[in-house]
Amino acid sequence: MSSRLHIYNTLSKQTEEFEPINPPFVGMYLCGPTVYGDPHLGHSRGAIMMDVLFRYLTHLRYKVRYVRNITDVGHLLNDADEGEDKIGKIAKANHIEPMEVAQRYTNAYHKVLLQMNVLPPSIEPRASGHIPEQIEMIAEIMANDLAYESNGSVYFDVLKYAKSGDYGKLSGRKIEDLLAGAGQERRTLEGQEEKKNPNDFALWKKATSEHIMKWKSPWSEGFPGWHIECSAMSEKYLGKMFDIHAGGIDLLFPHHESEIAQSTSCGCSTPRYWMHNNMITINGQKMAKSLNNGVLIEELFTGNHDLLEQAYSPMTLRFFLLQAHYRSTLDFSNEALQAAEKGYHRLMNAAAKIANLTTSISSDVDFKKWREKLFVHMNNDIATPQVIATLFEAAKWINEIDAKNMCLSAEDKTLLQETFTFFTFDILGLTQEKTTNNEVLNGVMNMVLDIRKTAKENKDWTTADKIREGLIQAGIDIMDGKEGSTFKIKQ
RNA sequence: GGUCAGAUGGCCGAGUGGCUAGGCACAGCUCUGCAAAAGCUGCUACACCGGUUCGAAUCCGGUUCUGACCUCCA
Repeated sequence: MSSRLHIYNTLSKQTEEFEPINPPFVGMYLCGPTVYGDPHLGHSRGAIMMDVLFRYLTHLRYKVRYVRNITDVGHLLNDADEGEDKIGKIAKANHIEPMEVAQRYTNAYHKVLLQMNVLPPSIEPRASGHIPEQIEMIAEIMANDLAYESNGSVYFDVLKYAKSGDYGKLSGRKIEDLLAGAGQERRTLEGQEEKKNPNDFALWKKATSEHIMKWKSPWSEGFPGWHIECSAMSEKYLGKMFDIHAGGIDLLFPHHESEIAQSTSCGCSTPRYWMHNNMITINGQKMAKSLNNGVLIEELFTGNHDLLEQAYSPMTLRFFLLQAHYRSTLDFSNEALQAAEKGYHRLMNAAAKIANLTTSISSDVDFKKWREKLFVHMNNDIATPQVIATLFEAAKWINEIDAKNMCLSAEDKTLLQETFTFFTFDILGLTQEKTTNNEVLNGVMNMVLDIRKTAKENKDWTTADKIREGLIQAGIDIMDGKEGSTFKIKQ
């Protein structure tokens, strides 16, 4: 299975070979965030998973169009707060425009993704900018008699669709089970009387008087339902049939199931491959805004959170996420993050050493085989943990070669350098975090280290240690080596 | 209640029936004025009970526990 890319398809529940519909073009869509709050750790996972895939597909010479949306039309808070949306609520509370709320959190999202070296998508459409497209799609679904209007709102007729279509094919849900479950545990929801069936979902909601985010439509002044934006925007930019649709596993139902229902009800095909990233857990429980156990990405970077023992850098987070496979849950803890931080530095140290390695006539290691292994792991459903493990194998060799315990041929050195760089930086998207590049600081440090050098030469350990201690307090580590001392700003 | 995933060494996490992933921690060593950093070496685990097999962490059945979805969520 190794020579070509395989990905796990939630639709078939199998790992399948990836074959684009129209090679060399590949269309992929990721359900982005609803921008009503600062991005938390969970948001980083899907973005990074797709970023690695985006990078890899691009390097495989595909012409990739990557669409990642921003949902800035607030979803309903819950059905009890009928007619009010999250973004609108925040806007009202702060006496600002809803778009100010959306913009603020969109900026925050972009900022942290940039820090984590996530490439921008090809297109980043906003739901609020595609209201006409959504209205058009709703009208088409109604024309196909799979949606109905009720009191100014439009609902998708799930029962009717289920008869002819294949509702539940993604999430494995059966309509009978849903109906059975509806009677027991389901909360009594307001507005249910407008629906023919409790499983029907809104395509368009009529706004109440206090609702501030609303648009005109043939049915009422209101706002689009939660699922329709993705159907409308993916069709607009990727066409009626595209390759990859991704998102968090918690969106599998009802969001993605509903998307399929809507799209196939107006002439679109179900996307070929569905990829779902698993959740980040905290003490074994899913991290979610609604559960109030979330850690913001910004908080992780600053260390400003009760659960955090220290700050963790953006690259530490990226590395931490890539060390687990995207389909596994990943448990958050200080211990795990500290392990990731050290592991990341070990990898970076090895990367920095390659260029200065001395070469011999032959090599002690089969680097071609090693290189093949990396591709095998990437092709195996983006197995980033194994890619990292394989890079660590090379890290050990690099250290051994550096210590003159192993040999490396000139030819293999080139191969090693290119391959290591390619996977570490180009594919996994890690970067060497700059510790210092400040001329003023360098000047000061050179002087301080020179004073300490003199002290050391005079065996004035008190002064030497005092300087070292003082610098540690200031956040700078001193490393004494054979060729003098160097310094490093602590992350 | 229904549906679906998991349970791996001190911790995090791979694992595609035979060839002990990897990282961190820990211990020893190298280096060092002492440290730190870095490097090397060591550390053979797979929830439980049955079964299939020459051989099972991996396949099958059962048990226990945990989680996700069924409601906004990445």
